[in-house]
Amino acid sequence: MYSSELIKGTLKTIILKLLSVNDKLYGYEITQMVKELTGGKIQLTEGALYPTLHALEAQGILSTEVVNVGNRIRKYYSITQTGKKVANDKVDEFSEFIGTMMDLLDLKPKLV
Amino acid sequence: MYSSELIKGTLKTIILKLLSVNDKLYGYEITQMVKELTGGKIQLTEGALYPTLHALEAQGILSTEVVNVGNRIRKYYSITQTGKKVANDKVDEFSEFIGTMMDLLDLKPKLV
DNA sequence: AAATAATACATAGGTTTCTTAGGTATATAA
DNA sequence: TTATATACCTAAGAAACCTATGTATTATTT
Repeated sequence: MYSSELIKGTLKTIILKLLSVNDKLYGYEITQMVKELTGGKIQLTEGALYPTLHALEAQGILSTEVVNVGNRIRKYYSITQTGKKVANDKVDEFSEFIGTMMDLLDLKPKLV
Repeated sequence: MYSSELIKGTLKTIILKLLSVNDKLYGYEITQMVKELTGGKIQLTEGALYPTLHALEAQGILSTEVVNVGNRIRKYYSITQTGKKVANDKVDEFSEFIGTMMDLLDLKPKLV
């Protein structure tokens, strides 16, 4: 787990990226996906996630669809056309930011 | 300029790294150095910098030396022995974090 | 000479973003 | 039947930062 300090400011970018490559996802699913994809190194808290999802929906970046699964509801989020641009911009900006920070901190690119 | 959202959480890391490779720096000098090294893409605000420097000093991570330059004071910060460990840890953590985020966002390492 | 910009420090108040903690409810495993 | 997992949500507070402001000296421009 990374110190929460670092993760700050990346939540929206993560959500938007995941919804760019997945047709639709519901909140809980996003937390599990991030946990799995990062080997537990990033764990989103629901207290941060849900308000952010609501805000993104209010901004027209995400749209929702409520589905009944048995007796339980599940709220699927999808990215809108507007949202796709925002997602690309966010990811691009973060990518550039990483480059700048690597220069500044004198970090070498990790060879895969 | 990057959105301030992104820069959040990296301020301490930047300060500590710069003071790891420079014997001593004063606050204003740090802002100028970061501005220059990043081509203006990262600009530290004084309202964020000074309180952070004070906090790092209070934690024994930095030590200070006040110098008179003409009629003006200049407060030099140096990294302590303890601080060097903290600096390494911070940079290492950030480096790992970058790796995780690049995987998650499906970013390719930039070829230099 | 006067006005502006740059240097150099600092803090107070507000905003954003996240954490902690709690709440509701169903389904499954021990 | 008790705990864990699934699945949603919010309120209160903390943390980190920005904006604005203040003080003061030095350099540059007009």
